[in-house]
This record gives sequence, structure tokens and C-alpha cells, in this order.
Amino acid sequence: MLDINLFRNQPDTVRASLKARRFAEPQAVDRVLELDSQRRSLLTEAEKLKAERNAASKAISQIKDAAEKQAKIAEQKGLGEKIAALDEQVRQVEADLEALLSGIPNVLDARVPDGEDDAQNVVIKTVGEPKQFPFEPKPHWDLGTSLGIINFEQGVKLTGSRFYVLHGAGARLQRALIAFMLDLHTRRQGYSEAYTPFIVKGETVYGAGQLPKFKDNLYRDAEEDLYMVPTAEVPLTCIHRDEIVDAASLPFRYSAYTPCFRREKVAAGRDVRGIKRGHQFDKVEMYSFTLPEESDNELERMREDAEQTCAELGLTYRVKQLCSGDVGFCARMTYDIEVWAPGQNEWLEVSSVSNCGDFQARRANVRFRRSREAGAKPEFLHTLNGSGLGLPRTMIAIMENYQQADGSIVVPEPLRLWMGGIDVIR
RNA sequence: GGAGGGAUGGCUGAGUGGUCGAAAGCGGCGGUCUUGAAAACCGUUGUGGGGCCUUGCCUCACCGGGGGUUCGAAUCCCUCUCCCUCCGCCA
Repeated sequence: MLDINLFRNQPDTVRASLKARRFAEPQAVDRVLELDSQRRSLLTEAEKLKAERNAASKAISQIKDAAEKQAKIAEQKGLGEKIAALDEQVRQVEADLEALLSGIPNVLDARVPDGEDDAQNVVIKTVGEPKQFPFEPKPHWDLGTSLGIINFEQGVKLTGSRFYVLHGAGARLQRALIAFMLDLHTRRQGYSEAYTPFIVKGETVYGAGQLPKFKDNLYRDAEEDLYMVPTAEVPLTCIHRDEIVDAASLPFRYSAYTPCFRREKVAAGRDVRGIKRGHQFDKVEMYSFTLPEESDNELERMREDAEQTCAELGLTYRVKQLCSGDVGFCARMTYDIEVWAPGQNEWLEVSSVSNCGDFQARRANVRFRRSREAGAKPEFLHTLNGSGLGLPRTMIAIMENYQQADGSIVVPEPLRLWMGGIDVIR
């Protein structure tokens, strides 16, 4: 959610950002201003009548003479209905304004390069070289099925397409990755480990900016009106909802493992093979709450933390800065990290690190106070999120990069602690 | 699932349908005192919206959420949510 004052004071900033994003309804800015001015004139009118009513009520309470009192009360009859009618109009305008505002994306950071879509994202660095093999490297779906560690048929049997079952060393490899990442984030990178509910209320999803806009991508339990989390970012954003925290206690840094559930209504034939794009996948997430002036640095820090994860796993990766047409709804600026998958012969997005500024904090109402002195006003803090790597794609990269000519897979050194003596999956 | 009890400011906790945005205490902040600190004392201390002769003042709303009764609601009614106690069931 953007600050209404931004529309009042700098409408051109918002217009320019929407244009750069290729936002479908750029006229939304004018509609916001129109509703805002309607709201204010209705409020002025309603409040004038309320002040009148309050004064009259106060006067009535002072009147001793019964007849005089009754006369004054009779005089006031009907005022309530006028007020109620105006209040109803205010409610309507506010609901319209809210609906409109909640669908307008965050204003981009000035440093975001202009571009139409993901084809114009800018590679800012590449670390390592795509690995060369003395044999033809296989895609992970071949490796996984022949080793018996990924079973696609069973996933379809249990649930449907885009689900799978991991077995034996495959399931264990994923568990090792989760443990490795959580330990890295919490013991060496300064995050605090969190375990959150995987099913949350609509207002929690709204706070993180996924509702109302991305309703179609969410799994929902109609009976209880609850949503399955599409990412840990959703519960983590709302951990401090409606709180005012001390500036001195910031930043808050969290790392959480959760499964993620997404309908992923993408084109039917896209990414169907393998475990690249499922309706359920696991992820370890990093999340920070910072002072406004510190979020730019925090974004770089989190990007480095995600890079470190790739580097320690010995994966070749590259960092992209997303162009204006591809930055997500809540974000001001985003880096994607992609790892090289030699079997599929493509770069896989394993992490996306974003600075959301105060956009989510405003929705979730998370604030801080700069000092404890009386009169110090609460301000919205900034939120950032980053994948500490999506697990299926990290699995793909490990399987394809560490494969050997005989179809076996070497377990990367940092994961062996959790592999129960398995150094090579065969 | 059944039966009761509750939800008030950062916290504890009063509150008769009418100067109640709300007593009191604690805490926070500022000050006096002190070499300094503590204690004591004094003052101050919620959030959001709107207006203006815009750093101060006026005004509206907010006592778990929503709705209603009334000239007027923290207070009365309905409803939802959450919490507590007891019984039952249960991984």
C-alpha cells in the first residue's frame, strides 16, 4: 500500500513508476486523487453535523426543566439519520479508495533499469563457469528416476500433476539442504530462526501484499476461510502486525523454513518436466525489518547472504537486477540469483531478494518509534525478503552439477554432516 | 463438543446511559534536589482522520471486531472473534 500523501504531493512520481512498470491502468492515479477529494469533502460535512450533535447532547444533559428538555430532544431527532447517510457515503468512498490503492504496486527505486519484461533484466555479475563434462550431462528427471530418489507417478497418483514423491537419499538431500541453510542463516549470518503456521488468515496474506491481487494463485480452505502460505514471507511479514517497536531493537532478522503452496496457473506445457515448478515446494526464507534509512544496505547484505549459500554449495551462479517491467508488486528493487543447471542447460532462478520499503509495513501496520520521548510519532519501518534458496531448484542444480558418468551424484561437502554417511548417491 | 467467566491506554485495574479519551497505580519521558545515582517531589505521557491564521489550535472517530437502540453508548441489545476455568473427546 502506498501512502495517500504520495499521491497528493508527488502524483508524477507515482505515474512515472506505474508507466515504467507497464502497469495496465495508469489512470488509477487520477482516480485515487478524485476519490480522495470526495472523501475529504464528505468527511468535512459529516463531522460538522457530528460536532453539532455532540454540542446539542451536551446541552440537553444540562437542562433541568423536563418540558424544555423534551423540546430540545425533539429538535435533535432526525439529525442522526442525516449523519448515518453521510457516514454510509464516506464508507463507500473509502472502500472504493482502499480497493483501488491495494491494487497499485510499490513505487520503484530510481536505480531500477527500464525494461519491458524478464528478457531485459540486467546480469550484474556471474560467479564461476558453467561446468564442463567429459560426457553428456543428464537432466535431473532422468537422474532422479534412475536412482529411484524422485517418483513422479506417485505424486500424480496421490494428488495430480506437478506433484512428486522424494525417496531415500533424495528426501534426505532436501532435508540436509534445509538444515544447512537454516544453520548458515542463523549461526553465521545473524538471522533468528522462526517456525510459523503454514495456514493463515486472509488479513495476513493481505498484509504481505498477496491479496487481493494474487488470489488466484493461492490455495484456500473455504470452510475456515484460511489460506495456505505461498511463501514464508507471508507469515513473517505479519509477525509484528499492529505493533510499535523500539528503534533500538531493530533490525529484526528472521529465517524460516516452510513449504510453499501455489496454484501456479501458468501455461499448461511450461516447465512440466521435473521438479522445477510444482504446486508444493519447500523454501528457506530470509526476512528483515529495518529502519527506513537502512533498507538499501540491508538489501545488499541479504543478496550477499543468498550468494554465500550458492557459493558454499559450489554452484555456478549469476546475479540479475530486475528491470522495471519485472519487479514484483510489493518491491521497490529486486535481485534474482540464478544457478546453472547443466542437464537442462539453463539458468534456474533460486532466489529473489527484494526491498519492499514501507509498502508491506503500511499494509500490516508495523511501526517503530525513533525515541521514547513524549510526542515522538510512530513511523512505518521497512521490510525485505529473500529466498535463502528455493529447494527444488537447488536440488536440481546439485543433482545436475554433481552427477558422474555412471549416473551417481556426489554429495557436496557442506551437506554431508546431515547425510548419514552418504557421500555419493548411487 | 457441553457448561460457565472474561476482553478498557505500554502494563495492572476502576467505570452510575449525559463535560469519560476515560479514575488510580506502575512503567516511560522531562525537570527539581544530588559530586553522580537512587529515593522523594513536580510536570508530562495513546492512535488515526479532517480543517485552519500549520510546530500550535480546533474538530471527528477509536474502551476486542461488526451491527443495533438512543437527542446522547465504554456503559443497554444482537452477532462474531479471541482468552480463562470445568467436563467430554483426541494425535
